[in-house]
Amino acid sequence: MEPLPPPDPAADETEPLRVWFRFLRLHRRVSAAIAGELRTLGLSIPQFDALSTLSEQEGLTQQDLAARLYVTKGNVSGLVDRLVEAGLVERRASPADRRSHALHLTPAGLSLAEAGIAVQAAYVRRTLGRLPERDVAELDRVVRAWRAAARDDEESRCPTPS
Amino acid sequence: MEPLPPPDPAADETEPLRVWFRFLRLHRRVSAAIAGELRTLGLSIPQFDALSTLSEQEGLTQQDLAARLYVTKGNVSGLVDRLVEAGLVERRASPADRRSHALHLTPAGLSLAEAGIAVQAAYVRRTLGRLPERDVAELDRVVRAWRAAARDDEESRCPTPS
DNA sequence: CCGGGATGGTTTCGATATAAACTATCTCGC
DNA sequence: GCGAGATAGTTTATATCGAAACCATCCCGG
Repeated sequence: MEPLPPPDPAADETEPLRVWFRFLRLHRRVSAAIAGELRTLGLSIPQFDALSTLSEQEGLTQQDLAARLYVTKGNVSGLVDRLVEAGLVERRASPADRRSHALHLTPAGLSLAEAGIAVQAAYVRRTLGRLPERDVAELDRVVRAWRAAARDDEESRCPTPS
Repeated sequence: MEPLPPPDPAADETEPLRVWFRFLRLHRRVSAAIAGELRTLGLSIPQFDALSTLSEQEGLTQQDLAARLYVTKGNVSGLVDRLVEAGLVERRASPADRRSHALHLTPAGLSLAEAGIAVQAAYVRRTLGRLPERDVAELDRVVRAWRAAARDDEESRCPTPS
């Protein structure tokens, strides 16, 4: 049907857009695998992310948590509701500011967080960790470089040069 | 509380789990940037993914589309409803099987798909494409290797050797 | 002190997602 | 043919997400 300008037999397999597609598929695969393991603990990915963040730093406000999870405060509101309902998290009154809640893990929440961190780390170690150490370092290096390029792009678009 | 065997001052910055966290943050950043550009076209990421998939291969059934988007058929049901509502997609009766629908883009759907593909490709080219070609090739290589390791891991767990 | 703006949370609406139950249709073996 | 099981879509319930409107409280300048 289409002219298909150049026959382009093997195409440029490392054309950036194709690399992005592979990156996306890998993300889906790894996320799905980790989600499957967390599900055996009765946790979803967002719930685990919240617990794991709180296990590193307790007493966060919901805004703090929203910032660390890269989601809106409205979303955190419901997420925390369900974690409180499940007996994994407590909302404590904040002495300094009556508007905010200090979030704390219950003992059950802490042990679930630790179990989740362990299965996540185990999965990454037995897949990514199987590769030569040099490859892991290369991945890390290029991911950082891409991130820097993405940040530059954002800055060159929003006029926040101060 | 914990013994913390080695003091581990600077830690191993390329420890696989940390690399996975950076990978995740990069994914969020790039996805958010592309989502922002697609939003100016009035498209969400899932809607764009559906249009772009149909632009490569029209006449797919909803199951086909669900498989390509890595989502459930129940999800595609509502997604297609909204795209039909917006006049971007048509459900045509399938002659061979009265249960299934053949999905086709309308002219408006095709031109939106092409516009979306263009903004996505442009973003990737001006971020990832800024890096040395060798880095892009390295990223591609390691992503493929990780994917292969993830697949091996899945197979070593579900008994589908046959 | 007091009033206006900023900030922390909640709620609502709509989109996206899974799982599971359900309907309609197809297919295959007998 | 006919019935059992598979398959295509829909629907429902629940969780997750952003955006926006909203309330309570805080903070700061005058």
